[in-house]
Amino acid sequence: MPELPEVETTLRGVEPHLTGHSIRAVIVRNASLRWPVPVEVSRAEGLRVLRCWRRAKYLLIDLGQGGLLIHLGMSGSLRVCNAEDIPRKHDHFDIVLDSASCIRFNDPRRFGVFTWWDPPAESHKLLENLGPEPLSEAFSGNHLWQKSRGRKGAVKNFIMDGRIVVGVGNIYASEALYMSGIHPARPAGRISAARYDALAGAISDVLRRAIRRGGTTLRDFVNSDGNPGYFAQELLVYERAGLPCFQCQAPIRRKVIGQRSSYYCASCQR
DNA sequence: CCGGACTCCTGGGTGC
DNA sequence: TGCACCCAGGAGTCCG
Repeated sequence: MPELPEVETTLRGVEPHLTGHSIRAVIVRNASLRWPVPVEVSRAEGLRVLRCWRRAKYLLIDLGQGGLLIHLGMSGSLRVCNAEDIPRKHDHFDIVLDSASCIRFNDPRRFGVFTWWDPPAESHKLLENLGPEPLSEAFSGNHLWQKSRGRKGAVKNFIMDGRIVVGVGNIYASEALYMSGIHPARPAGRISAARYDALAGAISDVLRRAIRRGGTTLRDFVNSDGNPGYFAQELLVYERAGLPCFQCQAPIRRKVIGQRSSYYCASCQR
């Protein structure tokens, strides 16, 4: 569910409640997430949060001697609540702070991740092979062009590969390809450097705009206050199959590429 | 190395 | 109201 803008929105919501506070307790109600939640997460108890940040779609909490790692999976969300609030269905774990506020993780599909990392964080198995952040200097059209030479797979799968660039999920991949006029099924190795410049620009542009709107809520994404994001209103192709293209009026098409629904305009995207 | 299929899980929507 | 079926925003792993 959550892509980079939704994870960033979540980070901005929970960060002020965490940084500078000590963790009073970690309560795991259901350890059966994507991987079993390890007992090491209780090492967080009694430690002070030095900082929180995001790498790809992972949220990281620095406790000085390592820390906690959270991934929202497809249906996860974090909410700020009071420690004594009654847990709802699918509320799998709590991080209770000395302020008595509580960061509570809800995840119906249980594809989320909650684990401990030992320093340095970037050497963690889940983080070590990740590509550049799409909103950083390290990301560019040239980077995409270099990495794509010789690749025959669809460009949509290519930009969704976290080893190439992180944080681009199914929604924003479709949006960025539409914005740059590139057909999602085009082989990645058969796109010019100039077109990759346009694509890289579209990726960072759509992600920045989505962050400004608090992310995209299609079905159930909520931020740490329990509110939805508002970028869905600005989507140009995603879930618009059969509706007219905003540029040429041709019907937007839906096609499965790499087992995922892709939306595009067959006349604007080549 | 690359690309594609499969996998984990629950719930919402649809059509009969 | 019930039920079968399809679909879903992620991403690691396995296999050819």
